Amino acid sequence: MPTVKAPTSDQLASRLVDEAGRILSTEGAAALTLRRLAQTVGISTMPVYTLFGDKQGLLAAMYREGYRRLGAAMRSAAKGVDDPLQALVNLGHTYRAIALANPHLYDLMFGRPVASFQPDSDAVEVADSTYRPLVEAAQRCLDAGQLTGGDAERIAFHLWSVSHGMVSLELAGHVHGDAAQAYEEAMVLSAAPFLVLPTPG
Amino acid sequence: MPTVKAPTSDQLASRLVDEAGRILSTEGAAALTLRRLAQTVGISTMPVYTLFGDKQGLLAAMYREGYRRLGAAMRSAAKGVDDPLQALVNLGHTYRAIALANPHLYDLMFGRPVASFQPDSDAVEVADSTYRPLVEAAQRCLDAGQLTGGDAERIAFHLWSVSHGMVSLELAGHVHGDAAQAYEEAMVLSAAPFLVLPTPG
DNA sequence: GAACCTCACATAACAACGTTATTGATCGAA
DNA sequence: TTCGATCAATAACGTTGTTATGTGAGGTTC
Repeated sequence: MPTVKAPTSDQLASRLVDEAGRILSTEGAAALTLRRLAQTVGISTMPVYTLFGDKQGLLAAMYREGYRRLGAAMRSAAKGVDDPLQALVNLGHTYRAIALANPHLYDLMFGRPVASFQPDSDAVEVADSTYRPLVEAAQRCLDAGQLTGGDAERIAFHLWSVSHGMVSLELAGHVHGDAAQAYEEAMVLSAAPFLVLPTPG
Repeated sequence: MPTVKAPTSDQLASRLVDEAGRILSTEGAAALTLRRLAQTVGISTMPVYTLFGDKQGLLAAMYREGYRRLGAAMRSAAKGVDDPLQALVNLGHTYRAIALANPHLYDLMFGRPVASFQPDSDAVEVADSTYRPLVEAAQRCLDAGQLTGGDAERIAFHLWSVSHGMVSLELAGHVHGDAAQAYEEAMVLSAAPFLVLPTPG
């Protein structure tokens, strides 16, 4: 039940979250032990408990940090793109790219890779705000008349679930052939029900 | 590297897989320890090693059994349904129902919940054959003129990825409101690009 | 300025885990 | 019957998360 420590310790806390994420991304969940983490950072295992309470607390901090970075990447992927539909496509590509770059961290965020880790509802709420850029892009498409047939929230959620489904299947080894192309096709199909065809002439 | 034992041991092997699945489904990955499993069955931990080699071998057997049951449920969900489109809907509902009934087993099959478990390519191939009924139902829809615009394989894969994405998000707590209705809507949207509208008159 | 309190860290110990070595029992073949 | 092999129970080993026990530094109070 650890509350966040004094400001002076924030540096060590973020250092630990950072290094733990690096271990998780490069060597997987089995390699992420507290002794290993402590040794890498050059401390004992105790500070992890004073800062995060237990290993679950550390994982929760990694969960939040992962979503924070995903959210930042999503926002920057849509920023400054004039064509709303292009922004939507960029968001989809960014989502997959980040997931493939950090598969184990993605598992931590969207699955439950480490035994019995369960984020609290606050963390899930923060996580859900991550796809806000997707909603905004969908709204821009609606405003520009490029999409129709639903509100932005609903459209964005559907696009997200399709992207997530494809990435999840790809990481589990269930996508054969050109996964990038399959993802592209899935994006097109997921948007198809809402697409407004260009008027002839 | 354990080869399957003599036929006389098959009973114990399936008993172990069965009980392990029960523990995993009811108490999660953290509760599934070899000591606990052995105690529940009333043996020592050794038979697990002679039968499955190690814990990964047991998990691999559970993985295969999980897909075997999922495949059986999928086949029976489509069997004897006259309307091909209805069969497709039934398959979607069955998929979600099974996943929600055994969330941890579903994680084992479609994610990597237990540290560093990785099914071999044979197992993944068996797993992929699970959605064969989906391909057949899609083919029937194409033959009946209810769907168009793609081959059965591609359509089935897209429907699967959408179902999987929705179920995965729901299990991770990212679906708010009526999850069943959201799933229904996602199924409709995923099929929409291929749907043939009834001819007027 | 000195005694004290507090708090964070290192060290060491504990229970539980997967795994392996050792030992004993059981069963089929010669 | 006797020998051999095989499998399981027991116990032990190394590692994990976690907790108890010291220990030392920094701020507070008299």
